[in-house]
Order: sequence, then structure tokens, then C-alpha cells
Amino acid sequence: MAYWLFKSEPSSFSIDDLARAQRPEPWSGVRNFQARNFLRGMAIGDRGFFYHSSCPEPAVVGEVEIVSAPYPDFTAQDPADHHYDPRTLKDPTLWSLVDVVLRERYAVPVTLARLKACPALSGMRLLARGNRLSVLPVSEHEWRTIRGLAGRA
DNA sequence: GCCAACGTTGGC
DNA sequence: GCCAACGTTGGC
Repeated sequence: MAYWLFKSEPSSFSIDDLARAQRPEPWSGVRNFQARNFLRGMAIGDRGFFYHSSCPEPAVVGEVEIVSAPYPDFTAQDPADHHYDPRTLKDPTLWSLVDVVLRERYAVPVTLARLKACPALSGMRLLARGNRLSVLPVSEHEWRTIRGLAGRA
């Protein structure tokens, strides 16, 4: 089992939106090759953090479970979709996604400030300079540490 | 709104 | 294949 981190701007899709879905939700719209390759490395049963970015208080706000194998991101083929990519006319499998379900919504989010203040997380990819990937791998050590900060250890 | 960092594009 | 220009991300 592997661990991941999914970034989303709460103004476009928040953990509350996922909570309301009450069913597996396709994590669509990833249009970066590195992030896509991480998606392609996911397997059913993997876990992920849900991270709110570009908002007043960036934070890990909960946990999701990956409930599908990676499959083509159908939204890339929809001209009406904001993340439409005409290259999928030639290659419908260009972009990938997985389905996720919400497992836990933290009562107290683990803020970016707390992540940065935690020495055990100094090597975390999320905290690396200039990091912009919306999907990231998380080590088991980081997973446990952050769960601990959330009071879920 | 600013700015640094980075990925992508396109001319050559 | 190089590299400048451009667009986007994301914290502040």
C-alpha cells in the first residue's frame, strides 16, 4: 500500500464537496505529466491526504482512499470542460485519473505552518521549494507523522 | 496583488 | 536540441 497527497483549491473542489458526494469521485483534471505518472502508479487500497491549497489557511484537511485503478481522464475529451485537451482526439488515454472516497475529515486541519514546523517532515516533497505538483507521493514515515499531528496516531 | 519557481511552447 | 517567452501555481 502506498501513500499520496492530493491538492485542491477549496474554492473549486473542497473536502466538503467530496464529503457531499457520498460515492467514489473521479479525481479529474490533472494536466501535468509528472502528476499524471504518479496517478498511474496508484492502486486500489492506497491512501491519500486531501490538501487545501491557494486559500487563507493551506492545510491537510483529511484522508481519502483510492478505490479504482487508474483509467483515462474522460474530462480531457470534453470540449466543454475547463481542462479539455484536444490532443486526446488522437490519444484518449493521454491523461489519467483514479476514483477516490473520503475516509476522514479532520476535526482540526494540519496547517502548512505546522507541517513546516515539524522537523520529521523537513524532507517532504510538499514543502520543497517551488513545488507545484497537484499529486505527490508521501512516504510511510510522513504519513504516520502527519496523522499524528492530526491526532490520529 | 506580488513574486519566485517551474512546465510548456515554439522559433530557430 | 537550445532557450526565451509565456502561462500557471501557490504562498504570502
